[in-house]
Amino acid sequence: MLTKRSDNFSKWYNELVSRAQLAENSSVRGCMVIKPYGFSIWESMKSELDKKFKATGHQNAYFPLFVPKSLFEAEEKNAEGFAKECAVVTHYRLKNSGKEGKLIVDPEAKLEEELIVRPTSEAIIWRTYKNWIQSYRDLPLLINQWANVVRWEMRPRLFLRTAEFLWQEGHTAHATKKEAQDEALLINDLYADFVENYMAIPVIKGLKSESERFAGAVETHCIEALMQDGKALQAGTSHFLGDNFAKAFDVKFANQNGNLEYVWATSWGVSTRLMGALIMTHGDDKGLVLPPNLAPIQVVIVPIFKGKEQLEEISIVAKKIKDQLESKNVRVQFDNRENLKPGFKFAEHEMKGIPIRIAIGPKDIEKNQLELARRDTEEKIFIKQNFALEEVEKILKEIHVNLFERAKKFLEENITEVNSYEDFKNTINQKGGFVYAYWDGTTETEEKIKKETKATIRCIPYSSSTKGKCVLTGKESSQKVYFAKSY
RNA sequence: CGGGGUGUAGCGUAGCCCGGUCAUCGCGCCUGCUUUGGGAGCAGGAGGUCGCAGGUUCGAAUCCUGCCACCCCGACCA
Repeated sequence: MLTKRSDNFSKWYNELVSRAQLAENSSVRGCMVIKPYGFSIWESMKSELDKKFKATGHQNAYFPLFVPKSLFEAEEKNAEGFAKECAVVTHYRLKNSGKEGKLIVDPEAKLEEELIVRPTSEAIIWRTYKNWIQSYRDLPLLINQWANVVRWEMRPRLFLRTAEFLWQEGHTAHATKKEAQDEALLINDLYADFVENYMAIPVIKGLKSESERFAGAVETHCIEALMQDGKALQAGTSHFLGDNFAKAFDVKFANQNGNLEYVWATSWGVSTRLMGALIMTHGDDKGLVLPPNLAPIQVVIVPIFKGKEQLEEISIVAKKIKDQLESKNVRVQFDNRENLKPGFKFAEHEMKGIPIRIAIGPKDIEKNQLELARRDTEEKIFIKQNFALEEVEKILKEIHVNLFERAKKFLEENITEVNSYEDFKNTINQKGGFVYAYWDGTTETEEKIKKETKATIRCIPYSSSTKGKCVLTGKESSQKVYFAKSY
């Protein structure tokens, strides 16, 4: 049993990650090992996202891990934003130190130019696009890559912030500003759709404030989710980069009139951080809770038996049900491990978040029934074996809806509208969650609020047309925005 | 980089103040038998340079010095 509420949330989180066999800290500073089960969940997310990217005309490609420093610094704001967290390759060889097989960096092998291990790939990609783009016929260029990146974070946290992480990054080039802006918006909507309908995590969509914006971007769209401890988590971002990178890397195209123009750019990404969102949104004291769409295993069948003969008898029924479910693309595992008691298996599958468990024992064989337990509500029902497929399909759908609605209710209950700074501070400190308040639009105000409350502007919603007074300064404001403490 | 803390078996730990059958216990692992409708029981077994390097001492997990690593709180973090 984990203890989410009474104990502290981060302890619960770490323990869940470890006990559900998702990942562990590695011996390499700030890095983690993603274990097979955790990785299978990530692969499930990947494949769904990949489908969506391809359905919207994007293609996958791969670019180098190393970015020469001169390229990296070409777009100044971007370089500045990442400068403090870069791993840098300075040498290309080791040599024997003369002491008992110890190696040292060979000072003779110093690189002429240092290589930055990519914290993001804009630079290397735009250097490449310079060669790929000549004519309007080459546009739009819609590329995505699945890769690892390295950001030398001070304090790592499993899935949420690790020195190395896995992600996808899209980088597109367009002939017009409007088209690029539409792309950034399209992708943000795609992310929201994925996170809500595949992961059952409700999000708030909108724009980042200037200070929270991606380094080098003109506009940053984002989706923000709310975790069960009341902190916000940035689940995905999509940037309109204007012509900043085109200018920095001199990427021009000939338009239909033969005139040269700079291209317009976007970039966007989601990472293994989504695993953290998944855990902290749906998890409970028994472990992970997986939304059915995403679950690598949707149904696990546990036989309850004494001796080989009984197991064999039950196996026949179990396999029949398994085949039946699999013929309708339900992902099923038959857990026929011997020497493990059913209770142990139940607990293990609950820890791993498998949506539906079917138990079949001798009594069920007699009555032609089975026991079906759902992970989200912990309800157990007995049904006739004939109805297994029908029930499973129905309940899988119900679980998704239930998880989403439950999380959405939590999100809504934890959005607090405030009109005074007193209420603002009290809400942030005591209740947590999002605080929805007027903001005068200045970075100074944002800074001051951050300093005093640790809350930042997570998101400026698209539709905030009403007028009011800034919660801090009292100045006229036409922007009502979401503040929260965040991961 | 500041402030605090911790390093003992795969994991979690006792012992340290007060040096001497102290290397403890739990989980896990291996073997065997019995178990199997909510995390099994019994019996036996394997596994440790007590973070590293010095020093004090007849004797160091324990005291001293230096180093290293990790954790927490800050700072940092699209």
